[in-house]
Amino acid sequence: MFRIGEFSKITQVSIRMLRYYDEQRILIPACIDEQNGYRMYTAEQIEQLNRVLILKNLGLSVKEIKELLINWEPDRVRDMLENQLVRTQKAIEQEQERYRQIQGYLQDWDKQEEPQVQIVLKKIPAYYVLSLRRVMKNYYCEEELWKELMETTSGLEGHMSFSVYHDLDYREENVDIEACVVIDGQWEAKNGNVICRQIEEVPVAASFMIYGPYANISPAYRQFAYWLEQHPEYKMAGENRQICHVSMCHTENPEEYITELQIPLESTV
Amino acid sequence: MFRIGEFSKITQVSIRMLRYYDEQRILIPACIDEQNGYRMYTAEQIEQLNRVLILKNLGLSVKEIKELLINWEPDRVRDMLENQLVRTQKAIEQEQERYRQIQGYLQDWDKQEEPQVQIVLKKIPAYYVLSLRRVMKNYYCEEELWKELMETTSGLEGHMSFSVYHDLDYREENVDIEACVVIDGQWEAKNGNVICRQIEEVPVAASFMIYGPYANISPAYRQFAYWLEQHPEYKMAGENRQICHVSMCHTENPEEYITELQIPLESTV
DNA sequence: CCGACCCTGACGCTGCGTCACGGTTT
DNA sequence: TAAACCGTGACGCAGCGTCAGGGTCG
Repeated sequence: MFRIGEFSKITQVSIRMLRYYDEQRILIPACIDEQNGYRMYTAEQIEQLNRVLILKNLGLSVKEIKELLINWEPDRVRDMLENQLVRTQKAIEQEQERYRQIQGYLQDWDKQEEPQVQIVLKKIPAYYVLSLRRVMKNYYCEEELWKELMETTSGLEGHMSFSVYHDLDYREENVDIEACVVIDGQWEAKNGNVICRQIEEVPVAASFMIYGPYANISPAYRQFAYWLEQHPEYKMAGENRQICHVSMCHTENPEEYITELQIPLESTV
Repeated sequence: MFRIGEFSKITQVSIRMLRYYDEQRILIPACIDEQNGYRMYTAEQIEQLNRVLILKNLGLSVKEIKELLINWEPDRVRDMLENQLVRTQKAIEQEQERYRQIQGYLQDWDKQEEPQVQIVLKKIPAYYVLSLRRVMKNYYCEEELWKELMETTSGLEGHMSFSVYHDLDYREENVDIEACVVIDGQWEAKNGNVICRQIEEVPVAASFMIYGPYANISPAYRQFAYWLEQHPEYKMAGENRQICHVSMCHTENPEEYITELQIPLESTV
């Protein structure tokens, strides 16, 4: 029988950890001295502790280790390890992704002082929307679409709304636009043309803000094209969205407009 | 000027985060309404926030981001990013390492119920030691070495001690043994044969415990050989150590001995 | 007067390191 | 009696999510 200090020295595990493992019930001392409350450990517990340390090294959380130890069935351990294998794989991919991004920024840094359009990669969640989709003659007709949609969605003025551009190639006319207003859950369609649907999540999208009148959108797009060229690890994938955070509904002055573009991306590696 | 809720919606950053970034002084509202204490943000602050989010995505901590933002010099940002590149690379390697280990355990799991010798990979820190090294006729002579060392190291009985086996190949006789007692810092050598030296750190070592008499060491070594075969991602590298946690100094009964073997490893990948 | 905002303050999460305070053993 | 153990309890860490309690705005 060892007191906690000796056991700590033998196993190279700190006293604090041993106490913590006791508290979490994943390594309970063989007995506790009733006189003074000292924790007493036996040599066999080294094996138990080793199990804990091995699982910990493999990246399992204390909670998971505990669940495995409560009843130690090889099948459950197998499942957990296989699960952990998948998680580790994902972690590796994420770190590699990050590595490429840092490289990208370092390259940019060499060429220009600072990226002029600040592009942020983000994940866009799935939304339920009320939407109206139609092929319009040109981008300036988008307003008509919105007016029509508004007739059905009155009462939703505060909700986020955005446009989706369904053409995968660029075109000046006959553009396929969908005007969307975000709602909380599934609704019944309220009108023959306005439908309710779920818009799927986008795992990675490039997002950037455009300040001022809509005429600023084109130059910003060209900046984005430049960015994309510098980042060959990505390509465009899916339908772009445009969110008018501040638009004619909010202000009279186009210089105050704030428009966000979201461009779904996909990794090329 | 936006109130925090609007700003949050535009930027897709939670109100809690905005308040946290204010608290941490990495994104301070443009002004604060003196009447009601409301945080007010301007559109230009979106760019500032984007900088923060980009750096955050690259894995920098809030503290690091703060330091960069305090005075924004391209050179310092470059340095930080390069540093981050290295850290990310290390993280990738660690995760890959873990991936291989999990794979290894899963393979073992298929073949045998549970590894019989529980091997833990650990890092061994550098130590200062008083040591006595000599080529001895065989392993049974090790005791003489220890007795001789003890003459010089009286007063250090509680300190950790271990043996280092300097032969890189296995041999039955003329073995090169070093007996070491750990001390706190550099000392003067106290005797012609006993020296004080620093024993270098071992980044990765396989460690396992042997319970009972020293005769159990050989079978345990064979178990280790089996483990090594199952884990071709490692090979032995360096001098093995043996720590007698419980030995003849502590007990009369060899069945109670606890001996630890530490075998430095090196990755083959 | 209500609901939707805003504020500050505080706990929760993980896995321990690191005191502080007090009892025990040698 | 001092040093070296042991015990419990609590704060700190990062980066927020998530209340609670109370003031404000429209």
